[in-house]
Amino acid sequence: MRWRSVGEVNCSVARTLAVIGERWTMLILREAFMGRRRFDDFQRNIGIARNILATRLRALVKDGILERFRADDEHARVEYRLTKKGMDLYPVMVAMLKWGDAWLWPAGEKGPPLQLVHRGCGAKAMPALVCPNCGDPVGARDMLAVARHAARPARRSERLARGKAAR
Amino acid sequence: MRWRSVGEVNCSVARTLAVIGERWTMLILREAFMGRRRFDDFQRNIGIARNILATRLRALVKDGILERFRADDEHARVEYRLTKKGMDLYPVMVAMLKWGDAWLWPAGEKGPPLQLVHRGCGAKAMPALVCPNCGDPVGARDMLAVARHAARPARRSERLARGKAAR
DNA sequence: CGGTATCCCATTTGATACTG
DNA sequence: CAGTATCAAATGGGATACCG
Repeated sequence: MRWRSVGEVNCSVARTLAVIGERWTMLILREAFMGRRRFDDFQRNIGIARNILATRLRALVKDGILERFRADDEHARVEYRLTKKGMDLYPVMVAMLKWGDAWLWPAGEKGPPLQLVHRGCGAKAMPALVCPNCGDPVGARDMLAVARHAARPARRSERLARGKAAR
Repeated sequence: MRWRSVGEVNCSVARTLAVIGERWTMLILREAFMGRRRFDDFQRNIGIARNILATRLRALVKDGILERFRADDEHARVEYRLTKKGMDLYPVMVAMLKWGDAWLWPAGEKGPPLQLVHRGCGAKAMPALVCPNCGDPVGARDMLAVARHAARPARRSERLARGKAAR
């Protein structure tokens, strides 16, 4: 498979990567979530080259993640704002932030610079991933992925038989 | 900033991207979370070129996300298994999966092929992001990011004054 | 301020073939 | 099975300058 066709694959992770998987994209979104809306702010805070930023912003607008507004009342200001679709990427951001906080700050260093606060209850804490039904926290081993369209999952013996037949 | 230095930046999102931000990496991890452990399985399921896969696997091992085992009892089998650090990337995966499910399947198409089931309670549902303190679901607008090392958050009036002083 | 236009260089990719 | 080796081609990046 070429990378170009990764967006047409039958998998939501692959499709998502086709949209936000490019190097700088999540950093642009980080800025957007931090409230930044302007071209030059993005450019300075990220340190990305201007032409590349322009390309990425165009792509994000095309993909419906950012919306471009021109506030033509004054100096031809342009703003990029997160759409609902863009806002919905927040869990991806937070998950990355949390993992980085947990694993990428060697003991010698000062520690992650950002602290999240829940506006609702005031708690200073990272959001957690839980089962929406029982509320228990979930990790990799707590969830099972099954094929949605399969009548029922195949048993090991059947899979083996199928493998033999294929040869 | 060159992309090469993105891992040394003072931001967990940037550092995380330096580790897992490469095109194919999350697809390799998708396979790993699905239980795949072998070179050729990765290669076939993802459709990645063999030399690239080899490079990525080496990087993931170096970064402590996968561990390489050689089961030398038989045919020199090699296995790549997720470490704890790797398992901890599950929320990133799920967040991408969930977003892709929600936004990247046009009405005409059949729908996402995967269904998650919580082993603990049997619920067929995607995990949700909640505040660990009050349990409420959180989205982008529910959380506030503050500087951890600041004495206290600056007020709007102070920020404005600072801005003026800088000019 | 919010971009384009250029131009060049570095990196990544991918196909294919080969090996122990 | 689990890679390496090779090499050509594509893409992406970055610096810089320019424009309305």
